[in-house]
Amino acid sequence: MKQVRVRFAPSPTGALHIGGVRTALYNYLFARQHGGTMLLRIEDTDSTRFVEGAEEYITEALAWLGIEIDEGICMDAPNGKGDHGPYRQSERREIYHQYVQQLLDSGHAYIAFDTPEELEAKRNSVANFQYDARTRGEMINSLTLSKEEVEQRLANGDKYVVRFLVQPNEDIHVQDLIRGEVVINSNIIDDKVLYKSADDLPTYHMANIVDDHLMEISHVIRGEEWLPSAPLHVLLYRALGWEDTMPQFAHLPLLLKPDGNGKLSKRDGDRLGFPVFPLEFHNKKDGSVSSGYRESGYYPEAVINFLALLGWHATGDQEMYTMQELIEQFSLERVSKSGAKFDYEKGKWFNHQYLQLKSNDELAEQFMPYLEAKGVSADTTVVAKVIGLTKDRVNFVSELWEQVNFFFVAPTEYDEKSLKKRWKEDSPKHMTEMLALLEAQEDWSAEGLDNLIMPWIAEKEYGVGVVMNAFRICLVGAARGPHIWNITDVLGKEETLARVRTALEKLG
RNA sequence: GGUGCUAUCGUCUAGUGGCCUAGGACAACGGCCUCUCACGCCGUAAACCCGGGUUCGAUUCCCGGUAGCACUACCA
Repeated sequence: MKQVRVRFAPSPTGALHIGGVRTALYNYLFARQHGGTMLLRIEDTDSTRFVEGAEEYITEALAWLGIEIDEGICMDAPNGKGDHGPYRQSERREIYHQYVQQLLDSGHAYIAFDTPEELEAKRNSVANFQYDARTRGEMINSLTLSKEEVEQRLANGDKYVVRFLVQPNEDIHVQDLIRGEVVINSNIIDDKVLYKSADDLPTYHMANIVDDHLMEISHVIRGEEWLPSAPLHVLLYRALGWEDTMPQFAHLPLLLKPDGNGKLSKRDGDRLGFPVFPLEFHNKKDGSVSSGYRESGYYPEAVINFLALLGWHATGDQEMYTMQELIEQFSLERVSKSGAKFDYEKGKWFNHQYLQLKSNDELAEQFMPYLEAKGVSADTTVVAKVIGLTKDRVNFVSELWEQVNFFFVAPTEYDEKSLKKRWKEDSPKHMTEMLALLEAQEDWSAEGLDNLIMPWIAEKEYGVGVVMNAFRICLVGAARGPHIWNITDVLGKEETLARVRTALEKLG
């Protein structure tokens, strides 16, 4: 196999969709596994859809996820690195001119003057209209016009496009690494626009083929939505005389909506309440704000793990994969052929798993801003301690506050349900007695308290559950939380006693 | 409409003709643990789209149907 060079080639038209992230990931895994090169090219041939900041967003998102770019546009080289540049298609005009001219000269392409309006009218009047071998003779182009007329229009500065001349009734074979051989008859392919004079830019198909060739791409790994145009691309490689070095294709299955059918879209995320983008994005063009995985509290390794398994799976039952393991085990042969519904719940589970792997100190550091936002100032060692007691019950750092708040703020009200179930008629009496016991207690360790309280409960035959749950309500405000002696430990004697007194006052 | 791709539990998937009484994970449900809520552990329910072939034997191979999806722009 020749030197592996793959590319991720997004358009800067907005935030990078999570499906695009997975495409980038699979490209990256494939490149790394084969000791190849991962390249990032910006496909900005549609000037009308350009969105400011989108390109920076893409490079930042990939960097956050740990998808490293070896060549082309990336965070540490915003204008591209490598010797196959420029890596932004809008900066490659001269290059495309040359190849468009080559196709014109060799008769593989022709000039067409039909305006968008005329074409629109044609489509409306003729059912299933397609610009191809059957219809191009009726259109306004260099095939139907005299040479002088074409020259004249060009000289006038008439807007035109260059169209690819597709030969009719030919079976085109495409070898796909995931799907095998796909055969399509050229009759269903229209004479695609390769270049538009209006903005002096090629269309996707032309730019894509020229760039992949010039950048010596060995494998084109992209979404399934490109499968129908793969035969056209084969034809283009052939027309350009590059068929012998044509890259191999692999068309990835699509990411589908969690419910219902169809491609996963930004709207689904808004509707179902989960991010569809890696990072939060503020679209300057339409003013919209899209939520991101990073801002939602996801760890990049969780997103990577989750995404990797959406469309690919190794032989065994392994669920947790580091990037390194993915690189070692990934293979295009094991990519699914069918689309994968996006299961957000599983994404949360992955984050839970990765959160458990973090040290308490690291989590404490991440949690400090949330504490500050609540107006709580606390020692990080204490924060780390309470996180150690509670982290197994959260999926995100942001959910920690709900679990640890009572460690820092005394309850001001008591949970209705907990009271009904756990605050008994005798509870005030129990708590009053217990308060006296605790006031006299010197040894505040978990063991010391346990040795004090348990025998007392046993002697009085109050019942461990009855007493301890009432005690818990005093300290926490509800029937939840870690082991009670862990709570008294963090609270300390004074605070514990104060909370019992307050509860006695309020609950009688 | 046309063309193509696809089809295993609700979801992600394992399975490449007999190891399948179809395995794992998420979600759901139940139990255990326990001073509570969680975690964890154990367990339950849950699938081979349909119809033909090929074969001694099909989830697995072939054909047809059906369904879903994608594409069908001077967008990518």
